[in-house]
Amino acid sequence: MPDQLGGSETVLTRRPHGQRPTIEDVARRSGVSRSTVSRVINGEPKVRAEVVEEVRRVIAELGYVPNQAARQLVTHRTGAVAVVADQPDGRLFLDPFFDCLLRGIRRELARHGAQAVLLFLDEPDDLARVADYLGGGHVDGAILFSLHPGGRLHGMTDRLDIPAVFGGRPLLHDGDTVRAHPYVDGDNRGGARQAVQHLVDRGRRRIATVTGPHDQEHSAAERLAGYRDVLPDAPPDLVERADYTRQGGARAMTALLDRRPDLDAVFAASDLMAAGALDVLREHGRRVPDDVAVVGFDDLTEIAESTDPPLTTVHQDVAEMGRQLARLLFDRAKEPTAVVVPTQLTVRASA
Amino acid sequence: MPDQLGGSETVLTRRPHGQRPTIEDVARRSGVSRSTVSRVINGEPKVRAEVVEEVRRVIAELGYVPNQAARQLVTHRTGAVAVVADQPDGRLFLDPFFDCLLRGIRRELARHGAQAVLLFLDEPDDLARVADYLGGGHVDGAILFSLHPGGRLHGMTDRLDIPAVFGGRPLLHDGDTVRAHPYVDGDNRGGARQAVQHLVDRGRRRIATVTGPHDQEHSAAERLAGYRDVLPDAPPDLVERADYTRQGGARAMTALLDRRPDLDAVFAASDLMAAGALDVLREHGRRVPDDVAVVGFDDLTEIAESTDPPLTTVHQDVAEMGRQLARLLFDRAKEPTAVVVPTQLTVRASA
DNA sequence: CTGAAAGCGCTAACAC
DNA sequence: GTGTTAGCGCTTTCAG
Repeated sequence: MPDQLGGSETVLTRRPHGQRPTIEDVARRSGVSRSTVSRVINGEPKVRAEVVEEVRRVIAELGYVPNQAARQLVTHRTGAVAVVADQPDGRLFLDPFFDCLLRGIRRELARHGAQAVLLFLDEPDDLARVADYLGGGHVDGAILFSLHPGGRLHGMTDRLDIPAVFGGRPLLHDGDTVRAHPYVDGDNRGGARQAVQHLVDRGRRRIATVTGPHDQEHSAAERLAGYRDVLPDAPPDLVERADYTRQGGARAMTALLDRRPDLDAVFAASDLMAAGALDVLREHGRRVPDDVAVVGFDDLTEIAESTDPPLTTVHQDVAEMGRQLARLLFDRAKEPTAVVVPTQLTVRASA
Repeated sequence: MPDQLGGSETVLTRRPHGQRPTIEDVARRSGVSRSTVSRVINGEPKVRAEVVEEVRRVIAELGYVPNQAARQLVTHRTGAVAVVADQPDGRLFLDPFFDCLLRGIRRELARHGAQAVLLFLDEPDDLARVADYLGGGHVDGAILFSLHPGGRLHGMTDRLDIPAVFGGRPLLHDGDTVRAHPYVDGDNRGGARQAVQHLVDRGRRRIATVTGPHDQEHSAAERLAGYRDVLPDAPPDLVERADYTRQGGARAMTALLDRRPDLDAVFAASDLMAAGALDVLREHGRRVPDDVAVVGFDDLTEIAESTDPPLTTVHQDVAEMGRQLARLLFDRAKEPTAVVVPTQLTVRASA
């Protein structure tokens, strides 16, 4: 694969060739061999204490830092793991969900002594560059998030032959590889069941649902399935599809109220949509939860706690999902390669 | 620097040693020397067209991907640039500002054929790991953002001896190195002047300001200075300090109204604070802009356009700042090493 | 235009 | 415990 420079010929090089001290310099200066220095660096036990001390001193004195490239070349390890986010529209950064997830990932990776490096897929040509980066051996593995179904990522890692795990169950498309991708996901269906059952338990009878894009996203389809598990006979006019956004939730709620002014509850498949629904209900003078009870999904505290009234919603342990992702990457050996993280209902005032 | 593994001994290795094809394999298979293959890979001109073709074919056939570690070892280049975000509290991901900035950075880096990799400083021990990562030669340079004054980043890069530029003017603290750090920043002072002048031009006389943490953040101090440039005689009770957040803005507005119920305008040093101020003004029954005009700073469209009324605010070309950061990294040779990106006022309904 | 040879800086057997 | 010796896979003079 050719990798010529882009628009500019400017190139960024570090210290002009050979200025940095090498392991050899450290060895000479401390009167030992390279191997011994290497052992000290890598914390191997069988080195005399005084020697260790002296070598450490020299290292500090010289400001020696091991050259990772040289090390990688022989160990085949980098100590870095890529987290790839496919987010052409920049939605991701607005998502506290991702923030939390990432923190979970970083924590777990840190336990393995690995550094998380985040890459973005934004413009079309980013894909090639990221593929080169991943395939080129800059990282030991990758954790991939594809916000889009049939995302560009799923096929890529197979070809690159790099350890990879997916956040959210990858939706396999027609022509896609059949190879199973290891993934971690929340219990979307179970969570939706909990939410809807809660509404039923509260005595609600005409329970509507605002769904995510269930024809495209696995999570959305599962959440709808959970709703149907509890309410197999729900009439179709109580179901309105939206897109996981606040505005979409508002639109859907408007449509539902229009169609079924008698509804007494709504399960929104995301907190953002639930917030949009609350906005509309308020505008229409419906009291929540007295007239209409509302349950969301995700438990994004920043949203769920600041709505009026605060939102009852399905809690996902997002940080735990992040941790599991990192763990799965290191445990690929053992099957099964899918982890479903349980959900639980956080009851606030809206239902 | 010793780098033993963390809690677990699990290690992530790529293909078991030597399974991937090397440049040697490609050379043999296409009946040329390693050098020629290398030339083809690097797009050097002086190779016979047929040879190029054949080598490319073999590369594809074998699924050969150059080993970056080996390449780095000799070229001293990685093709990657780190973007380091110091964000102990997770605020960053909620910040559309950063999203935009990052996009600008990525674009410009892409022009130079470089991949942006994002690193986070979250927990205390992240600092050491990130330092190792940067110093270890995984990247050719670093773009650093420190949300906190006297941040942990400023000293680090000097010691690491790696090309680095800062987003936002680094605030040098007492014991810190005196070495000037190249940086890119918006024209905070000029922008504030524009904002306040606009209020003056609109005939406002008692113009209050909600400032950022000006004892800690350079930008906040500059925005306050801009306010004072225009209103050197403003009484101190028209100035209220907050923390750049919406809640802080609301609190500050409450205090100001309490102290100076006669105020007829307010310049908030961030859109978030302006939004908070608008909330409070509405609660207090003040009409905006009729009774009180409000100007913000940042022009985060998601916020500025969705407030009621939409916010007049100082626009920063954030993507441009990102681009300049990347550019500065490649241009470090030429002084000066500070870039100030101009601002302009976006007039909406609030003032 | 192409090949041969010499490393880049490090780790990992294997001897001592 | 410590040193010696091979490479890891690539680029890059330097010849031809």
